[in-house]
Amino acid sequence: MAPRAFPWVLHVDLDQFLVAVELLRRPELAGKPVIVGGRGDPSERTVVSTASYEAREFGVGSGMPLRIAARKVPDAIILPVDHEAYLEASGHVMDTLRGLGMVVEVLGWDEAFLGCDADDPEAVARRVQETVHAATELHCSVGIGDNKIRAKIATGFGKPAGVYRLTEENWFAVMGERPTIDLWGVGAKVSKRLAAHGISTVADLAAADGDVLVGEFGPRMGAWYGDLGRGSGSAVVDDAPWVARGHSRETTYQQNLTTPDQVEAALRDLVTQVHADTEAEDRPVFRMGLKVRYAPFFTQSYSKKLPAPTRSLDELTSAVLALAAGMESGREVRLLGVRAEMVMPDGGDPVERTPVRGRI
DNA sequence: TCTGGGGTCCTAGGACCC
DNA sequence: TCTGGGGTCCTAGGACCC
Repeated sequence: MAPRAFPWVLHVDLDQFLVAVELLRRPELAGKPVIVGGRGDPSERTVVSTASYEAREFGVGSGMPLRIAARKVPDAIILPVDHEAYLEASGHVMDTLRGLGMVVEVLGWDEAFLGCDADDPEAVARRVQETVHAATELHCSVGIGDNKIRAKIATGFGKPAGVYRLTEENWFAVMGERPTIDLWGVGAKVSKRLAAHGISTVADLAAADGDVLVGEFGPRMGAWYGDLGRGSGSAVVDDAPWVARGHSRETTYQQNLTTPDQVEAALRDLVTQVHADTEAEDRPVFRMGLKVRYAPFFTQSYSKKLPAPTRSLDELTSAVLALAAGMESGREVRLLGVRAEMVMPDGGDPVERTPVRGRI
C-alpha cells in the first residue's frame, strides 16, 4: 500500500524483548535477574543487549559493559545473544500485527508503527496487545500519538505492558519540563550543545530561536531539533519493506591485534563476510569503508568510491587493503570494521529519509 | 567501569570545474 | 601576479538509534 498519513499512529514496542524470548524457552528463569549479551561470557569485551526488569533494579541497562553488569548483579543469569531466535520471534510478531489488517512500518526487531483510523485508538491498542500476546506469549507496550514522534515517545510512559497517549493537547504538560535528552534523537552530545545556548528543557527547545539552532547544527538538523521540541513530525506510515543502503561487519578483538599480518588476515575475513551479505541481495557495491579503533579507544575511518560498481570479492578485498595502507603503523588495533555500500535495487538514487533512524 | 555490532543520516571542508 | 563566486562530488568524522 502506498504510504499515507493517519489520524493516529500507534507505536508497538515489545517489553524486554530479548529476555522475553529467552523466558519462553526457559520459563524457570522468570522473576530472576536475566541479562542477554555477547556470548554470555562476562569476562569478554562486550555489552548488555537487554536486561530483565529484575536486573534493571540493580542499575543494569542496555549498552553497559557486560563485565560491569556482572559485577553489579553477581547472581545474574547471563545468556548469549541468539539472533536467529529473536529474528523468528520478531517475524511472528510482525506477521501478527499485519494480520490485524493494519499498515505496519517495522522499525527494528521489537518495534513497529501502525497506522490507525479508529475513533478509539486506546481500544485498538488493547486489541493489539491481546492479539500479540495470544499469538506469541509476548507482552508489548503501545504508544498512541498524532504523529510518529509523539507515538514513539509515548510508549516509554506505557511500559511495561501499558498504553499511553501523547498528542498536541498534552505534549507540553507531559514533556515541557523534561530535559531535551528525553527526546528521541537527542543524545548526550546534542543536549550539551543545546545547554550551552541555555536550552535545557523541551519547552526551551520548542521556544528556541530558529537561527540559533541552525547556526549551531546546520540547516537541516537545526530545523529538525526545533520541530522535535514542539513534538511535531510526520504521521505517514509506510509498510514498504526496508532496503538497506549497505552492510558492515566489525569485530572487537578480545586481544588487540599487534602485527600487520594479523590485521590483513582479519580484514580479509571481514570483507568475505560483507561480500556474502551483499551477494545475498544480488546487489553490486559502489563504495567500501574501513573503520579502525586503535587501543585504547581512538577511532578512525576511511572510505573510497570504487572505480565502478562490482560484485567481485577480489575487487572489494583490494579496495579494503588499499584503504588499510593509510592506517597508522605500530599501534595496537582493538577493532576493525568493513562496510560496503550497495547500488539501490532499481539502480536509482536512494529515497530521501529523515534524521532519526532514517525513518520518521 | 570501560566501553558490541549493525544500521542511518548530516555536516564540514577540500578538490575540481566553469 | 593575484584572484571572484557558485555548484557538485567526494571523504572523514560525528551523532544517534536499537
